[in-house]
Amino acid sequence: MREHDHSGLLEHVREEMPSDEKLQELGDLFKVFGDITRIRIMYALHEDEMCVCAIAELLGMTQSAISHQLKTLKDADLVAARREGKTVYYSLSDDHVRSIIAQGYEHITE
Amino acid sequence: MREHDHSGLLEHVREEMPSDEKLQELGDLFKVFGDITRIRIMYALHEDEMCVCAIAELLGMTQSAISHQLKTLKDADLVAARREGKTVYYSLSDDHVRSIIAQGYEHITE
DNA sequence: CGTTCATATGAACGATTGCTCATATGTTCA
DNA sequence: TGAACATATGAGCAATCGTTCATATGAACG
Repeated sequence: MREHDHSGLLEHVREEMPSDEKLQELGDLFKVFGDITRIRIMYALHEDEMCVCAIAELLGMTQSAISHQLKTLKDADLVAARREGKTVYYSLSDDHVRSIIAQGYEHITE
Repeated sequence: MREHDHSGLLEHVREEMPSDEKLQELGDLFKVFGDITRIRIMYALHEDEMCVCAIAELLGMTQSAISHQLKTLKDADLVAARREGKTVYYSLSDDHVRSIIAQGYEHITE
């Protein structure tokens, strides 16, 4: 399968393309959104902060599973943690989370 | 680890939460964005349609690899295909793609 | 201190993912 | 029809992912 010619187009597109590093970061970010448990957690935190065991109870899942996922979300700067005694409260870290989910929701409900 | 009480909060959050089906769809959608090759393809199609072999050449990847990923993108309604003779041209199917990527990009470059 | 509650984390295991390779389908043209 | 080109697709395999289980850390309180 020898390719036909598109030399002109390619050079132009190449200029518009962000760096590999940025693209990788972008992919890694969306990967975090690509799991139903993490989506559920983000929806749970949509209105207010919550502690780990409340989220676990809400979703009917293990504390451990939730904690692992919260770590993933935190590493991606999607949630922030605040400690109060024994309890750790998590909240959405900024409005990008809400925007991204909202855009996705629009797409699937069109 | 017996949990402490949060009966009030949980009921409220449960009402705001979309159905499992919607959440799964949402997760599946973002999963598609969660791969650098597919991100690259969407960026390539950002301005104009392209045929499969042009994308393959642009990204320095196999025609087969690109074709598989285009199928994934098409199944998620993120790209549309148009045939012209032997060639198949792909393009972004709507502006949600651009919006979602733009929001993600904002998040990582804050 | 030691106990209890809340959370975090490492190892392990099944499930999913993205690529490659081989091959099939579809289109044009001689 | 048959050859050449463009694309699609199925099987297989290494790598990654999400959970579980066991255990560790950390804070409050007697």
